[in-house]
Amino acid sequence: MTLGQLNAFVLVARLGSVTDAAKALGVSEPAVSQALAALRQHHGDKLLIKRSGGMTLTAGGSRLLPIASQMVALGAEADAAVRQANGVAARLQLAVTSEIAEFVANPLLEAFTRRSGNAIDASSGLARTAELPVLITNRLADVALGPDVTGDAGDLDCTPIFRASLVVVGSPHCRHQGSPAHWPWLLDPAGADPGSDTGRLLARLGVPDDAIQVFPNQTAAWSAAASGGGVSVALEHLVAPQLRRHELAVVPTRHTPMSTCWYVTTLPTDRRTGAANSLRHFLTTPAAMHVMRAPGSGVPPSRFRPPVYVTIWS
Amino acid sequence: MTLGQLNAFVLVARLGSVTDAAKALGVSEPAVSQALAALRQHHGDKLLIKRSGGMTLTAGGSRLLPIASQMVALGAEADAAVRQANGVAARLQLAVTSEIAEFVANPLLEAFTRRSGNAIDASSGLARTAELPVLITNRLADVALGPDVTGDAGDLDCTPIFRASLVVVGSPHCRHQGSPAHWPWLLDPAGADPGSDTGRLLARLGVPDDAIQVFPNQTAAWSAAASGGGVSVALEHLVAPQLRRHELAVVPTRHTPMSTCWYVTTLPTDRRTGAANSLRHFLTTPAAMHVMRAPGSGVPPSRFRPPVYVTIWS
DNA sequence: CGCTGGATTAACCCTTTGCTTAAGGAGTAT
DNA sequence: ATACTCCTTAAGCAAAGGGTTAATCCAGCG
Repeated sequence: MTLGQLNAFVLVARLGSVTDAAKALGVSEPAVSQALAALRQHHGDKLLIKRSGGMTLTAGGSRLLPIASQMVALGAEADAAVRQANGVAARLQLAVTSEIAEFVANPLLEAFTRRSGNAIDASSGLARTAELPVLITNRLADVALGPDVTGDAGDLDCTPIFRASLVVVGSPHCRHQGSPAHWPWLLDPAGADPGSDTGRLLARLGVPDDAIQVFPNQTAAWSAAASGGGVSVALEHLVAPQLRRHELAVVPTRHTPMSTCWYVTTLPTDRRTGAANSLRHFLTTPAAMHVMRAPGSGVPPSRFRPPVYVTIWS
Repeated sequence: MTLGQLNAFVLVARLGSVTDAAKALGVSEPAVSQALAALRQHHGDKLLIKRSGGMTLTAGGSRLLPIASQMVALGAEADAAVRQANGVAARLQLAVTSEIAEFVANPLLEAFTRRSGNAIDASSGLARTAELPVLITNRLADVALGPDVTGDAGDLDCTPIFRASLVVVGSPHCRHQGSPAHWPWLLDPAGADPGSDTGRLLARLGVPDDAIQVFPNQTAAWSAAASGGGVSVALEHLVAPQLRRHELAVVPTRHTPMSTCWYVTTLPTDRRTGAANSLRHFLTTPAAMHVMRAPGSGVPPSRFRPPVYVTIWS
């Protein structure tokens, strides 16, 4: 399976015709057909079958197409990326968990970029807790911000940087009685991540999966909880505005308030990039503390980065 | 540039040593070194340089690594995807804009999957308005849900399915005076997407970029607006809970309420998959209307799908 | 039936990949 | 300085990629 074969496959699938694909590639028709044959043999699937109205995808082919398409696109991107690398700002990739992504990642990187005099081009990506150490050890991220991951992978530098308090919140107009295990829990994606602080709290309280509803983000989950649909989980300082406006109230439980801590994880000193060092250092400064404590606002459109990289499906 | 070469490069970068990479691949040391040499020549960049403590990445190499890594991972995934394709549920990929992703995509697909008797495995991905027609024509998505895209690309089937009313909202305790162009606008990512309904409204009102702050999602933007930091934009029926609780109030402007419409976009009938047809039909049913009108709640953890596919950076 | 457009197969060629072993440098540690 | 480790280069070889032209198959159609 080579990139050339994948490219031929993608073109045939998109154009619906071997002939057209051959024209587009500037090669003869059999060349394309042969590339297709090689792919078919490799995968043991016809991938594309001839039909009136053009070549149509088999089940296997339709799974392969988005993957192949992305591989081809990345191949082109690789050239451009290396070519542009020189004389351009250093790049830094930060991996964060969903809670951090929602509130602090963007303002934090915004502040960091400004402080570095735009010499570092930082971007963040969202991952589940278990993936953080993998991303770091594989050098797919330079810095990770999230729960403690020592033990998951040796040889990583994982130090605490920020303490916070995890609380359960609910509508101030509702009483929550009985065992917390039976309350309806309205949570952000961290509720589906057993390694997150939220996940650990749920485990301690013995909350079963069918008592949990997952929302796309924390603010939405809080808003649903404010409507009286159930309880939610929040870092106390992040939910402060909602508490102040009495949209939500803290609900005490056997295990909350629970003290938690964010950790910064990187490779050990000798294998770390300079940009990673800078961010690591920045995270200990009062300016960074301030952002984490009161992340506050959004960012200007020019600086806005979607919290995750959206290419195309896998 | 072949996948084998990229794989060798990735392994050397991760393990920090040609020797270890060769061991991991079960080949001789020069084999890896040669693959590396080919890549270096192709890109005109050393990519990895020898240093005490292992091979370290050049600027170009560090750009290439995540791309190469993803390509290698996708290569492995391709095999698995095709192999698993037979006897398994049909897959459908839905592309949506950020507003829809936040509120309706998950409940809608949840309802659709249930109604299809789990015979269709649907997932959604987030894209900007301008990307929707591209995703459809390239068969990277089967169905798109968002603003009207006729004209952007010929030969697509784009029909209206849902009418709604776009309003401006702000804290009920604040007065908003003067020209709307000078108010602070607190928006979700659609505020950075000129093709979205929100983007079009901002253009009509003449709101400059520096009056806009972008939040990671609409609920967060509304929450910030409720704190009195500015105004936000919302579909009236989606912000209804906040209006009912008097956290927010509608702010009239010259161009709002503005009537908008969601469109469903697919390939023309003869090139459409069966699953795409099913979803297209489902979207016109009262059940789907109900979900779009009152998307309401979250989904169970087992069904939760992050709104975008998060692999690794590009 | 026979024609025709389009996909495939066959036969053949050259280039590249990818692997080997052997030898050469370059840096580090003892 | 010497030995050691590790990356690189050189030379050679089998296999696969990727291209061509010519022949073949196959469905739709007059």
